[in-house]
Amino acid sequence: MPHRSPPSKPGRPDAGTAAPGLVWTRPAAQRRAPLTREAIVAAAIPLADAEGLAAVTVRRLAAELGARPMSIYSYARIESKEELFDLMVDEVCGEMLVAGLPDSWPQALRAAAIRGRAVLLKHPWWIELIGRNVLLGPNGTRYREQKLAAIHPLSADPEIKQAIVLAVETYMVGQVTFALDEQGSPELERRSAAERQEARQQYQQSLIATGEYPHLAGLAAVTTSAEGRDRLFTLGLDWLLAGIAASLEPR
Amino acid sequence: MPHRSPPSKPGRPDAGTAAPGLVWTRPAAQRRAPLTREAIVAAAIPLADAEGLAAVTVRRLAAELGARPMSIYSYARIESKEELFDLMVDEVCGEMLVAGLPDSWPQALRAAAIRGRAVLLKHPWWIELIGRNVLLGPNGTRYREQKLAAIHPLSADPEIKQAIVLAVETYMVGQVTFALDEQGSPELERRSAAERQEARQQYQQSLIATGEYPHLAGLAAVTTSAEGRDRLFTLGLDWLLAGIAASLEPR
DNA sequence: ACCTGAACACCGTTCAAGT
DNA sequence: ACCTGAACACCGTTCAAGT
Repeated sequence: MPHRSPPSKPGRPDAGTAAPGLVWTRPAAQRRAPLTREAIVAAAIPLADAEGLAAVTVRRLAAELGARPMSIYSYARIESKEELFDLMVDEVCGEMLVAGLPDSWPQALRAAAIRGRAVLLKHPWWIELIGRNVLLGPNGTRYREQKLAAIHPLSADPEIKQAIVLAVETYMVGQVTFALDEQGSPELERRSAAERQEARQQYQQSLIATGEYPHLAGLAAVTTSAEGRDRLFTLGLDWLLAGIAASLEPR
Repeated sequence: MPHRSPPSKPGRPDAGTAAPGLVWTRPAAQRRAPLTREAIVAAAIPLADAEGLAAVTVRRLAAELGARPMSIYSYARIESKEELFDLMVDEVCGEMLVAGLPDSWPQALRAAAIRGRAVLLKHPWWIELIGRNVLLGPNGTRYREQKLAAIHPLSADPEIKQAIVLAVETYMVGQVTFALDEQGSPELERRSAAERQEARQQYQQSLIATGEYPHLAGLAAVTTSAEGRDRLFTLGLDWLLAGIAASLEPR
């Protein structure tokens, strides 16, 4: 009877890594960090940054942390994956906070918006999630509080103040939404980002060629470089801030 | 030997509906509409409206249309589900088009933004998708063209014109993003929308109670009724438009 | 050639069994 | 009580087989 190896049961492969060499050369299965909510969120964010939100899988995350899938739920104290997303969103909100805002309120709002945009461009999935039903966490609340503090000196109705903060936030988020849409996400499509960009460009040209979009045709020359997009962003932001300031001036 | 019914093979149940009564009472399995791309998109949109994007499943859609899953791919001529989403997004862009825009360019941009917002509030999933890498389709392009046409009389650099249209679009999309976030999506969570709203309210109160958010505390009284949100939207929109107009005026 | 059933390689989450 | 392996009920999509 030939020697047959027994059916290889998985048997705690610890993140699935095969163990080469002698036992002595291998350190005991020691988790790099104790599995905490912070560690889980901290692992999920770069994963989403690099491979898109779809890559953030309970199973994948567990493997990355040398744990079993269901441990994610236990240790992060989440009831569903959506709650993990809530945590990730708030973590990025924390990154958006600015240390020393200028005293001038328009300058302060401007700085906050520019900072927020820079952070969100690094975490494209944030925009995707904010479209869902994300609960406003402590950092998100802090971010809003910070802007309210900046316009506190203004003498205006609470409703007006709320409108000001909302308008600036809203403009920033909208700009990032469109910017990401143009730049494309790193979702590792079947087509690469470059190919997709190329296909899009070509399709736009074909639409313009129909003659149905005469005004768009005149714009086709306008570049959409990174600097160009930065400029478009601040142009609109300054219009908005100027409009706010003008409405507050006594006539 | 007892009479045993043969193992019930599925056998083309046509959308899975059991067939009651005699054959004569049942019309022959006649598809309500021939399976076309339009029919598929037209079925997907109300499904997403009512039950959220997650409910739009190839299998579910097929069942709804009395077809088999893979037929969706064949008949809609899509290579992936993401392409179906692209089609849905563009369909809604078509809904956003306004028939007769006012001659005054600020009025025209205002009307387009208000219309766009109203449409998007009815299709909450649009915001979720636009955060992804959606290709700009014919209707989306038409929507942009329409606004470019509205500001055509202005004498300004092409870049400025692009910035104007982008700023208004951006503001509108950002506002809808936040509005939906507050109103909550119909995703049929484990908690109902009302419960979620309640929990959120309570959590906000607890944050304010810490005393860490003094400026937010002053705002807590501001209602977030539908009319209130409409007002906040137009307030900011008019600031933006005023800022644009002011920057174009010769000094 | 076009269409499609069954199969594949995944998901998030439940739940009963472990400690 | 807390943790987790196996199982469940799904996914989107591949692919070979049908017509």
